[in-house]
Amino acid sequence: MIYVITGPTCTGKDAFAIELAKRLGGEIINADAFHVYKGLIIGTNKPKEEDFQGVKHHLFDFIELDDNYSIARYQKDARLIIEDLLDRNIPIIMLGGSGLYIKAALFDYRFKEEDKIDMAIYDAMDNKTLHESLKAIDHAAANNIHPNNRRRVMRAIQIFLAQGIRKSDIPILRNERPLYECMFFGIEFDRGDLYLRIVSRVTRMMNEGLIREVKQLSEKYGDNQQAFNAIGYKEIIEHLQGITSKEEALSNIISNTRHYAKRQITFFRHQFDMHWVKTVDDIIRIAHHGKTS
RNA sequence: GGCCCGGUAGCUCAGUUGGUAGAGCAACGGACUGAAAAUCCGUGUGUCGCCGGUUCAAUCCCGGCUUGGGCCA
Repeated sequence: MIYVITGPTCTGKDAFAIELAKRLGGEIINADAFHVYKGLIIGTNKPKEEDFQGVKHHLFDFIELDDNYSIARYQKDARLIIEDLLDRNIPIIMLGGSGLYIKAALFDYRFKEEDKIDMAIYDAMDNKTLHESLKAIDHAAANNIHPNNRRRVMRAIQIFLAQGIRKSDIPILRNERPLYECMFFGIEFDRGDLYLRIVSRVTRMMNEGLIREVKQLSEKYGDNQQAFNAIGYKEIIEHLQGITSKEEALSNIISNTRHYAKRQITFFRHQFDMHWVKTVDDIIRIAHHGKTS
């Protein structure tokens, strides 16, 4: 059985997952796209080893900061661990707010090996021309992707060039059940309360030395790492480059976190059969009920 | 006490030479298959401060009141 502990940022998922793991004798698989990276600590609110209380964490703090992790790699890594833990009958707690990572690991998402290709000519195109180019090779995909969504348009073209298939031909299995037996839990919060928690968390991060952490990392790795897409890092880098003041950086982090939480809520609402709970007892009760009914 | 400027969306403000109004931010809703803490899309009825007057018609013009700011006493 896989217990997925997810939901928006700043709701206290980590502590819930550790308590649940202890009570079930389970192990945790990280499903947070930025907790995989080494070195991102304060800004990602990464739980500390001493808080684990002996609970084993997988896929956590193991990728070099200048490496580029992806959902395809995560799927592969996560499934290996899932299979192993299932074989050994160990309850699995999948913990994290990265909805697409969870989706890719637990559902029938398909990724093929692909070659690196040079997208330079497409990079140079404006949004409209780029979208026209996609339309020429994959009409259906173009219809589904808004021309302004440059990243997705580009990716659809890349799929065609690197895999020789159209993006729209990849089987998308909607409303399909997960590949494993699993249940999805999130911690229930009033949205206003959540927004207040975000303000105090970000303020705390600043007091704990977020600027110092980002400064050290950017000096060591440069400013252009994929890992620095994380909220809390990109805004501080802007500040260190002199683009924004410290106060602006702080308020940018707060509003970006808020927007992110909102997007997560939308994603979970539609993608997973969520159970919103207030305590770990709720999880155990619901899971038990689900098994016996 | 006198003079001047303001009161329009949750916030900051546009605007209507009189025909009941719109930007940014915020908020809310949504999409999501190799960067996902990413990327993108959609949604604006608000006593236009209050009360009167003029007018076919007032958020706009006129008078009074109220309220905030500034200047002068």
